[in-house]
Amino acid sequence: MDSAVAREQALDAAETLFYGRGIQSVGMDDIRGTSGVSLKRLYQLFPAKEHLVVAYLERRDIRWRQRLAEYVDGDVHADGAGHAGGHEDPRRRVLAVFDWLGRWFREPGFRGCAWINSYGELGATSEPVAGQVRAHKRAFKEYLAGLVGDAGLPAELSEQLYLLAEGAMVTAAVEQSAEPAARAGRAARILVDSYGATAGD
Amino acid sequence: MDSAVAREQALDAAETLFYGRGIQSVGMDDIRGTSGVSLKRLYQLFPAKEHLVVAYLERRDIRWRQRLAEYVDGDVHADGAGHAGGHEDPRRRVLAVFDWLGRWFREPGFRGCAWINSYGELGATSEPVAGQVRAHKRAFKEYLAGLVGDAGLPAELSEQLYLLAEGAMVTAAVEQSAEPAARAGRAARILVDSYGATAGD
DNA sequence: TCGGGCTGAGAACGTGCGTTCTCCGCGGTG
DNA sequence: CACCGCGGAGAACGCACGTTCTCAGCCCGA
Repeated sequence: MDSAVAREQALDAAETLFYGRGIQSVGMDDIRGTSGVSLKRLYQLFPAKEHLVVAYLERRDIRWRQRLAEYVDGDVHADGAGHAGGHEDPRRRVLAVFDWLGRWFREPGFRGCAWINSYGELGATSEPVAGQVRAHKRAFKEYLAGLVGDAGLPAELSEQLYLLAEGAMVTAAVEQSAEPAARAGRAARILVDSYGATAGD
Repeated sequence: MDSAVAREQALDAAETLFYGRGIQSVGMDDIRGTSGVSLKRLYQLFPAKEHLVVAYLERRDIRWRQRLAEYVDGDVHADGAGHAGGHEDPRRRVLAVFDWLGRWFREPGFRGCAWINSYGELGATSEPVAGQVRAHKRAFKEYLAGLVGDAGLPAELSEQLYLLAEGAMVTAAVEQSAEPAARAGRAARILVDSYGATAGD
């Protein structure tokens, strides 16, 4: 009954390989080799490669948003001076998103946003994958909107910050640099201050 | 001696098909069918599919930047009230980039940024393609930097506007909407005004 | 101990596709 | 008119890969 275990192992392999090399260049046999899960079992768990791709994106979405939220909530900290309670100032919480992007970009093996990459690769040919990408982006955007709303700032700002974040992800991938996160953060601060001056909380 | 013609026809087909359906899902035979150029000739002109992909990105890069520059220079106008001379105020020229993005997003068949899509698809497996993407993005960024510099505004602003533009492209693709261009333009205006107030020309 | 169903290993199958080869007609030179 | 080389059409080749099948081993109940 370790089919739950096999599933996780398959998804671990899928995540490593799909994210690292792209989806189309990874064969089901590679998944089997990396995961140790036999082809037969793989096809029991995921009736087609596309299902595995969708499941990979789904699981990554949950974890990605969780890690972001944990950082914003201040549960995780390692930036020099440790401050105890985490981010409580609602505007600081908004800007913390960009700090977290910088951490993400610096992780070894960072190769851009898995959803943007998948969309470029399969958005035109696989509706389920395109749907998964849209769902993830919508969720991220709504999370941002929540943070911005909590700070008493308008929805328009949250949309603009979203664009900055997306631009930073793409650029960090193409330039293979974490710098775009900091630049986006500085731009975000200007926008927040600008909106905050007219409609502060 | 119409091998120049054959080359253009091949590139026309490549652009239509690669951009519309993604690169990997288009076969050389599709290129042949659409272009009317025989396989033999195709392989004379482009010794491998990868060469065709690179040539497609190269030609599109030139045209894309040309169309952008033409719009910014004010040679092309159709937005309600026609004004004669084009964009001469250097700050207006900067913001015109975002107007142009909106026009681009609204073109029939728009499917996002060809380079970002290609990067997601082949960035991990094809160094020539990845290089082409980096070259295009660098050129766009430098163009923006020129506009910003001409307006007497700092380089940091240009980097931030670049991130907004990239975010708008990705988001317009995923959401299949032209709205991100306008949003990015409004954010850009705030940033320009912000930098312009402290270091205006 | 016997038998049946599940599992893993891996062969096999079918297809798609990048690339090359074959064949045939045609246009220009002695 | 004979010859030669080039171009087009498309068959052929080789390989990769998604998916399925075969077969042998093993765990379980009677």
